[in-house]
Amino acid sequence: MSDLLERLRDRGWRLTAQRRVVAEVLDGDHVHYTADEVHARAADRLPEIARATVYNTLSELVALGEVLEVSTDGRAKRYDPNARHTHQHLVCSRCGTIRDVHPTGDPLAALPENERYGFAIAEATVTYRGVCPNCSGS
Amino acid sequence: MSDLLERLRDRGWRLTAQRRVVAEVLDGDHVHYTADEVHARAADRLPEIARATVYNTLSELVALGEVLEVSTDGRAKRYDPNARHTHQHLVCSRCGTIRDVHPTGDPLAALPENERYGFAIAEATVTYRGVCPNCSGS
DNA sequence: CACTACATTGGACTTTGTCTAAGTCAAGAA
DNA sequence: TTCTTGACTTAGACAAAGTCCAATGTAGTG
Repeated sequence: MSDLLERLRDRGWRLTAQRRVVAEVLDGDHVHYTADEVHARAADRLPEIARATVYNTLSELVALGEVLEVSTDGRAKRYDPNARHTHQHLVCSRCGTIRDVHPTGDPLAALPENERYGFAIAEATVTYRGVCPNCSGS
Repeated sequence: MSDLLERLRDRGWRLTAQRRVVAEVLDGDHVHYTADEVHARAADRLPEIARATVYNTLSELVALGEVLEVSTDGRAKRYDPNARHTHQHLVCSRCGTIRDVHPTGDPLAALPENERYGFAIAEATVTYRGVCPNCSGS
């Protein structure tokens, strides 16, 4: 993802300091941050960055298909920089951490025509929930 | 679900007018209401019912396994009275309405052992997203 | 019927996110 | 290089969804 900024500029994205730090935060560790976590980390480098800017930038990255939005349960949305390969998520029901996983097969194929109720189905997401090794010990 | 109240009383659930109307709202149509929709419908029959009571009651019904909580994207959680048969959900990405669907196969089986990272996986939920016939027309 | 533990109430509060008006600035033009 | 301009950013108000709490009410037991 090191050429993310380049790809975006090629697509006419105006490059600002704020957008750069947000992209760098996502690029750094391969973790799934919430918007506020992204904001906190971006503010380490650019203290005056506004929350609204982080939200705007994240939405744009999602719209551009560079980042995925993952919402688990009622908690804050998390942002997944690994939008290149399709994958699903494994969520710890205690601590909320997320791991990317790659199940076999296509869940879309498992939904028979007579169960589609006329919807134009665009995607199927699978969420596995369980207790991670870290949390099961305690 | 007509004997829901009876089942709950047998399990030591204290039966109040508020809890009764909440249960009746869920029992009525087989729709997936948000907490506020449940509150509005409950208030038709019991005008002084508090929002907090509806939230409390819904949480208890979920904890007791009588109702499922479905959270799609950043929207309000919806409550699914059909907790008896396992099923998945089809969500309209415009209006947010939900339909129960029954895909073939077991998504848990699609996750290889080496992708489980030591988690004790308890469940797999599949969410299909698309535009419903109602929204695609306009 | 009285008692008491549990349920309900209303309103303040929190979290997550959106909106807006005014100011700022990146990038192309001259 | 400097100018121009429309897109970007900011701070703070606002909104939606949900939680918390102290005071009050009540279901069910004995």
